[in-house]
Amino acid sequence: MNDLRIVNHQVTLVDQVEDRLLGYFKDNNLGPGDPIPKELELAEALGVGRSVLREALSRLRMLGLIETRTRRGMLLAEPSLLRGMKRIVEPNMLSDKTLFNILGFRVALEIGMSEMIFQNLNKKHIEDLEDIVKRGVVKKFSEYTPVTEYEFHTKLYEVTGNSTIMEFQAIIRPVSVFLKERFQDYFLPINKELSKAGKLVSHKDLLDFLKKGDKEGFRRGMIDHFGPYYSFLKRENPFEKKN
Amino acid sequence: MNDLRIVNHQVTLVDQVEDRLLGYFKDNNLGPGDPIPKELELAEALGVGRSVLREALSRLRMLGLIETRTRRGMLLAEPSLLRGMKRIVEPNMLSDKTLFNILGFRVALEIGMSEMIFQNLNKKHIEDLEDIVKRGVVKKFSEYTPVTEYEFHTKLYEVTGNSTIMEFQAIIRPVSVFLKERFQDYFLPINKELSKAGKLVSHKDLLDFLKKGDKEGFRRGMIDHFGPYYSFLKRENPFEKKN
DNA sequence: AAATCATTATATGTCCGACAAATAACACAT
DNA sequence: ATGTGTTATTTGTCGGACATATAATGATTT
Repeated sequence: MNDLRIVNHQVTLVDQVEDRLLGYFKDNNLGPGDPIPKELELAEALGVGRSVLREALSRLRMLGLIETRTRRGMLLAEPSLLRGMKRIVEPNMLSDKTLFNILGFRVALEIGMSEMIFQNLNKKHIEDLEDIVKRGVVKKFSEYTPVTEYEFHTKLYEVTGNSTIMEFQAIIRPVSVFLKERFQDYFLPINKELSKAGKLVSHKDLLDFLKKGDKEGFRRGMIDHFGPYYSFLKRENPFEKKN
Repeated sequence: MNDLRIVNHQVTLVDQVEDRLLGYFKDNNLGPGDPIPKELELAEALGVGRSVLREALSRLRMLGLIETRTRRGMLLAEPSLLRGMKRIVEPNMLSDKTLFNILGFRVALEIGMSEMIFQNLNKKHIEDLEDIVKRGVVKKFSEYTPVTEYEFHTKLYEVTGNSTIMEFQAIIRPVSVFLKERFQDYFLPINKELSKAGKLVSHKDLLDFLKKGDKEGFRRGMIDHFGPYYSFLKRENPFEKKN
């Protein structure tokens, strides 16, 4: 705890202290459950005022990395992977590019889950999905209501049994909804056309693939289901000429 | 029944202020570039001391949501989606379950990217990948060195043109490395066996699929390439009996 | 002696006032 | 009009004070 002292005053002290603390935890192999020195001692060791230290601690507390109890001191805890992200996924705050990236992220993730879905799928899941499909509300041109979309896809995520993936999708879902709404001039005609041509992959189609155990069919179905998103992203990002 | 006890009797003021600020930004449709009131005004309006307000602001500053310049006041800025996550992805800090979830997340994402990869792939990408494969260092039993693994897969991510996905993979990569190392007793024999049986999908194999434009082959190849991870995760998570 | 209750000491939560540092805005000189 | 210096304002940092909760200790009761 002696080699923590701050010298450089370029970046704000709080930023540096935050860094130092993380480094301190790492270097000392501290993990969830381990106690850390009290505020006054840390401030002293870092050579900063208590307010600066507290701002840094506050940041780490937000991420769930630190838990504090009055009089009992501070403990490290397992941080929440996505708590930071959760606060800022807000269409108003993010650039179009980021929103498109998030949409692409979601599509890739959901398609990539197929393998896991087939690995974990059981009867209960099928029943639940059947129920969702049965209750599902369809607007014109085979378009689902947001709630129906939400239920079906959330269930698919659930089948993976991966709570991190589930948490992630719950956080970024508003982005898909937002984009679909904002660019409905693009999506509606496409859906209309696909629907007329009978090429639209419905939730029921996907469920049938699952029931038959048709992995490849399911994956192709998912890709088609997301087809409008793919073409949308391609259109919005026409010149990907990095490097 | 002892750990039901409520310890944190009150949500701290800082937590509440953080929430209020986010709500304020949202309700007023504020976005990147918009100025926000100065500290003293905010503290006054919120009815809290400046230090409490500053702790909350510090959290948002960490996420990149707020930029401040002395005397010029504070501006909203586009936050970084993953900056919060970046700080806490540290194997020592995360439970095994979370680490496994992250690995599964990565595998799903990387497989799901296939479609995007084929959409964006150009000659330059192929050349780069060929170069990486050519220079690649292989240890015994066809196992790649971490650097080679890193270069190849990073390049694949790059082809997607999705900077959010790229940033994400860069952050969580240490987890794969860590798990592979920690559970080498599991992975090494499997790789050895696959290698002997000639069933191991190499980077070169994957590249060949890309060159031939064989989308399905590439996807199957990726799944096989990640086969050991799949079986590992299945073993580590044998009873997924939620709901 | 064991259990219960009251007191004390201590760590975090919050407030406040002060000053430093940076710089936008203004005033002034050429 | 341009350049220069001064002033005012805003964030960054410090330190002290008190509130609150509670672990530790000691006192009281049975």
